[in-house]
Amino acid sequence: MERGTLELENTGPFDLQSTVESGQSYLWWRVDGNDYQDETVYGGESWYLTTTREPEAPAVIRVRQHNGKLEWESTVDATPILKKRLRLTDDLDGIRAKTPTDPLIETAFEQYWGMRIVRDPTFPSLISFICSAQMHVTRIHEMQQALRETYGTPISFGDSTYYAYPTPAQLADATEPELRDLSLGYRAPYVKRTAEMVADGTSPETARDRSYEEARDYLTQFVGVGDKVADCVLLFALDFLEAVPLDTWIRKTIAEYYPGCDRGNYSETSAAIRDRLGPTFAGYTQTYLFHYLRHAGEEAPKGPIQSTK
DNA sequence: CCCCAGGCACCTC
DNA sequence: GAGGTGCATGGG
Repeated sequence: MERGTLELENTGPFDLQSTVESGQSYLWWRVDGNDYQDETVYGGESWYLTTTREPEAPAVIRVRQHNGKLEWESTVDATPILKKRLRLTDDLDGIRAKTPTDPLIETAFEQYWGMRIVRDPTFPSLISFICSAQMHVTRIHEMQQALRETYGTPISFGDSTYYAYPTPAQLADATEPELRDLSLGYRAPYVKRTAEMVADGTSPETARDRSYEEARDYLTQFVGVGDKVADCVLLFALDFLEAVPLDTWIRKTIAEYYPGCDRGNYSETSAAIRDRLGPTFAGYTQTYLFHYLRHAGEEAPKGPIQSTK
């Protein structure tokens, strides 16, 4: 067992809770087992666990944010892993300075300032977003836990055993009926076939070598991956901070607040909203808007938003 | 009983 | 390429 602290003085604003609970990642979970979206503990001093295969062996990390720093316990030195996975080297102030402003964007940034994009490992990100199609957030989480506990490599940590996210080979060995038994429903064959493709050498990672739109097309070759899931993997794993996943919520957001960006089909609407939210960091802006609007309820403004810059 | 959940594959045309 | 359908599962 190793322990350490990661000072946040020089990283700029950071909010662990909103970062890992804003629907970007299904690969973190809360130690106390409280419901992922339980408002009553929102802002509390909760702990989180994740397993990872970086930098080499599977590892467990427990971390919380306390007194302006991250306090962690792990089977390995967690500091470099946390810096990477939580994008602590992103210049958040610089990103915001380059983002077009309007009243809605300003409110979203202010409300959750410090939230960062996650940088999840690529294969787990791919599989978890395949599972996310037409599914409630809490159940997507449960599916990932089930996959981990059924197929992942066990890691002992403290008094407990945890499980790393399954590798492509481990998941490719799963059978479709087994996956259906884990409540994956019609996503079961998608997960298996994509795991087989990756295990056989088709690398989602090489999307990095392409331009954004070509990378998105490249990822849709995986079974169960359309434009939306591809955008999630690009944004939350592969460092394409311009990606804006057009899910039902963002589509509603566009129709309500940025109707001029609604071009009827995915690729043109995507281009328009990326331009509107700031071509380089549209994914950051999208994540703030998404998180804010999902929690705003009746507080949310109505009608089209005028640009103030 | 209905409807829906951060869509996608597959089939038409 | 655009437009419709079926799809598993659990919760409201």
